[in-house]
Amino acid sequence: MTAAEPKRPDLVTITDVARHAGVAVSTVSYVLSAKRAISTATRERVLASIATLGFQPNAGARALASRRANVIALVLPLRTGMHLPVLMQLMTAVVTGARGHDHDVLVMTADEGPAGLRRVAHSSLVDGVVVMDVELSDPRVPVLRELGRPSVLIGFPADARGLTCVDLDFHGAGARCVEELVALGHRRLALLGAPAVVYTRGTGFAHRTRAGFRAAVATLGVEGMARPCEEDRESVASTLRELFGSHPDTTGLVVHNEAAVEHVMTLLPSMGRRVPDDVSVIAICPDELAARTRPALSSVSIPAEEIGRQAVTLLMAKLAGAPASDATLLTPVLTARASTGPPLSRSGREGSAPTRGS
Amino acid sequence: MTAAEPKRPDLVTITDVARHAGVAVSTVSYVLSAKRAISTATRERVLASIATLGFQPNAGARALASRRANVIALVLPLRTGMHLPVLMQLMTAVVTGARGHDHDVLVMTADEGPAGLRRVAHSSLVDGVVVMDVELSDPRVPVLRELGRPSVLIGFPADARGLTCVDLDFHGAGARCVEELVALGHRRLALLGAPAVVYTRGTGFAHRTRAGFRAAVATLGVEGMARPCEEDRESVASTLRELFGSHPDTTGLVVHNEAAVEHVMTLLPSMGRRVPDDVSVIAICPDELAARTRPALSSVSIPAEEIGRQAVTLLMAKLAGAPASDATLLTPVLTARASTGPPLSRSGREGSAPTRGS
DNA sequence: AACGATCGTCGAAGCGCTTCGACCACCCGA
DNA sequence: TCGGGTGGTCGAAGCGCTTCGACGATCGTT
Repeated sequence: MTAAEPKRPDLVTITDVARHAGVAVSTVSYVLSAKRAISTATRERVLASIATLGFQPNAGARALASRRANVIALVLPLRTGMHLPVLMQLMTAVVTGARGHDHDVLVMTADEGPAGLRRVAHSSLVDGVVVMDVELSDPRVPVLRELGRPSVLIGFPADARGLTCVDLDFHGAGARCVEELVALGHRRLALLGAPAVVYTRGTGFAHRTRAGFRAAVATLGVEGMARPCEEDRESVASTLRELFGSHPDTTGLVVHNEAAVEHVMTLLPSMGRRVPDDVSVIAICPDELAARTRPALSSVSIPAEEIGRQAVTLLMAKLAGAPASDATLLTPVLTARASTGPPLSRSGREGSAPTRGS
Repeated sequence: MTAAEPKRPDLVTITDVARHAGVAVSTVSYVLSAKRAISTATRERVLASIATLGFQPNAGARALASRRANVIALVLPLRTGMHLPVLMQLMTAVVTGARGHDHDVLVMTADEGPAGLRRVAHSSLVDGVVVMDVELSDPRVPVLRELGRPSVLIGFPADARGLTCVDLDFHGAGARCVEELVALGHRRLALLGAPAVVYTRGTGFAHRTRAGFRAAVATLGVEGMARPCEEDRESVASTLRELFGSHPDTTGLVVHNEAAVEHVMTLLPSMGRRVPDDVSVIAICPDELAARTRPALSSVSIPAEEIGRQAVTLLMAKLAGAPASDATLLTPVLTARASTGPPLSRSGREGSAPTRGS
């Protein structure tokens, strides 16, 4: 026991490993990074020492020397207009994805805002940023432009020039639902959307779905109305009453409101509209949700996991110096389940000739 | 333009600041850390230079030199038996709390498990750890013991010796609900709990609530049964049917299942049991949820924010070298709203004399 | 047989910050 | 008036890692 004991009992450094393996510190480093050729014999020996000593490279030192923290920031949504399960899946996918690329994830609440982004970026705490649930006019967007660090947005701001964005093609999703219903023979459709505040706040996905819905309705020459809808059962009920009250001959319903989905499915029968006999319903929501209603819902799934994974992949590419690809829109996939079918030719519960309201 | 331009255009270092302010690097450091006295004049000058140059200390260098990363890890739950809104509030509170102590938060998915904890701890990526939703026999707990870094658990493992844990006193909460109902005059109670899997998995809060419920029922000499309950409307309905089928004279219901809360409130009337006239209901759930049902629910709130804040406070204390306080149980607070009242002396829908079953 | 190319390894110079010891003024009390 | 504080500042030594240049040794070529 003369000298060479580690100062901190359980903090093994690369120097300890080098000494133990009888090589230079740099050699250990190269074994770890594989940036230079190392003979198999030496590599084995070093690896063995690392294992027996339980060496973990010090993150701070590594970041300092390599100018890479191997950490990315994940910025949480400003408010929770987003369906929480989707948010969690997204987050999990981002974290898992990042780990797959040997990165960790630092979370920031949106209320830290632009200043927070600057802080973590300029302090080199993180190498890049993923921003969730971007809104049409998002205060964080300009900051990202001037940040000097790669970033990926989940969602689309109004002006996405020069930014890398990923999202489900909600416009396409809205349209896809309409096409499906029209193909089945429905001629009067309705979109039951997100709570009103989500539209006024300018959350992209709500707007884009509605736009896609309307565009497809116009293109295909059918009737369609869109209504926002709050999330509690009572509001869903009254929205449905209003919908079918003003247009009793509505036979196709698109639901883009996760919280309302189950209510819609349980309320419709109690209003005398069977699914799918009297009204076909398609939801835009996660598959799990769609699969567990009764009857199971035909739906365009929200591939949260896929989006999160993509976001990370894109960010990693940018970190590696790849040119920034701009917009990644995931193709909506519609899964037909038991809630859709051709309209039984009658409207409401009596009469048999199609009646068009107003 | 001779030499002294920063190598990386927008990366300002402490050396730049020192030069700009005409002081030594160490002086700048001491201005920032206040660990030595600095004259007001100098401080002002340095601060001004920092502001004009937009200096942000490099996180890696700081961590390396000070042996403090100023980052804590937040470990997400193993599975999602936890109500997501609560989880999000918790997370937000932890992040906000940490920021308040000048720390950032690194998230880890639970599936990284013990190995992940070792990794971030030994690499000095984080200074301490907060683990969410700890289960009775949690594989992460032994690791925390040997980790050599401060940690705080949200929830209680079976053996909490030597660990710092925070949680709502769920045992007390279960008991509190019983006491309230009994004080109102109810004599046959029921607990509608979490999904069965949550109990079998050994999630502490579910068990503790049930234990508290049973203990209070026994102590107060009333009748009470506890039933697990799945989260979809259909299951809630059948659980309720079973409950009232076997014991029609049940007049007090405790609901400890966030997802079931709204269903219970809409299903009971449709089963011919008005709230609170025929049955009093108390939920153990977040206040927002309780407040927006109709009638508004009397409830023991789940103070997610408070728990998160406490967890951070405790962790910071440990980081500062304070002795580890062990168990922090938050006192359950019951808010009486419109869903509780004295039992109207009749059972079921006919008869008027109090009838006591079995 | 002599000569560039590798290949494999080492030593040393930082990365940007914190912190310790030193040092110089002062100021106060004796 | 002198000595001991003490307040304010500086210089330099790391923290643990990456990376660059150097340097033998080993090869395949002519």
